[in-house]
Amino acid sequence: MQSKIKLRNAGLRPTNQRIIIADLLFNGSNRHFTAENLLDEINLSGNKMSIATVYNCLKKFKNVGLINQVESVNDTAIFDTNMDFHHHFLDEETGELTDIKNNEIHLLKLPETPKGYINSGVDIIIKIKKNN
Amino acid sequence: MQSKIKLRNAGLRPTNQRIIIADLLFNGSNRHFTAENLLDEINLSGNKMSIATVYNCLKKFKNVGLINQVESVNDTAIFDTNMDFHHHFLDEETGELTDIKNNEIHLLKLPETPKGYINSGVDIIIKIKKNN
DNA sequence: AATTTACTTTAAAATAGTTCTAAACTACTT
DNA sequence: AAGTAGTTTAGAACTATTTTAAAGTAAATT
Repeated sequence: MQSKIKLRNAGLRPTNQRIIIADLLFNGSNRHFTAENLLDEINLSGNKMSIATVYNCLKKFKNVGLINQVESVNDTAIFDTNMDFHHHFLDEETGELTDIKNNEIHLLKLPETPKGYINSGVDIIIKIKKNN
Repeated sequence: MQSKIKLRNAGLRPTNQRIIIADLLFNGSNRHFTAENLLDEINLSGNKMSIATVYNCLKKFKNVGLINQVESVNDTAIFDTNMDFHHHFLDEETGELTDIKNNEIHLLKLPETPKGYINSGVDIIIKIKKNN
């Protein structure tokens, strides 16, 4: 029941549905997932929920900074519970994402942020392909 | 009529539709665009084409390396005629992309590509937001 | 040049992912 | 306990993209 507190701290009303999702997502290990993936897990866990609720919830979680949405050419939104500064390998064929640990990559020089704007994040995606 | 040669060199049959699109895209200045953007331009130029043809054509152009598709959380595919190694600012609110010149950014250390894979490209996206 | 073959284009239908709607429900406030 | 504001829901709607299958066109073969 730590999820309830987590949600409240984030400024979200801790509804049953949000608690179910938070319990699944914030259980210690990070992951990438789509809305459909998550709904499957919710169902497997013995709970039920409308897909619209899953989308609503993920949007809220994203807005308050509990999860990230990953940049990707994929036609399906991919979310990430890993909020540490980190980057991804993207398998171009399958769409699968893998974390790159932050110490494996080193960005030396960043361009100046355009006038009137603030930098709100950096995503590095290394596209990969099976080599045969 | 350089487009015809360009298409042939790329291994694509130079159909009327592909020539119209190539004439618009490869006129010297680089740009970001969506399939709908491009169709509008085609129409403005006095030509007509099915949106399916635009999509087919962009997919082919992408496969043969004439254009790139940019990674983006946007629900609309964004293409880029700039094939030089370069990166992007992404305005999170409008979805607008701006090029970062390659000498403005410096990636010092790259992670090892996973076993059995080859690296097929690196995309760096710096997300920005209007600061007020 | 005519015929054949393979590839391409097209409009329309289909699909996939996501958002919207509006009624029912629930958490929080008074 | 009652009120209110935010949330959930099923289903409809929407948007971007892909598929379908028939008609058209470029290239290869005769």
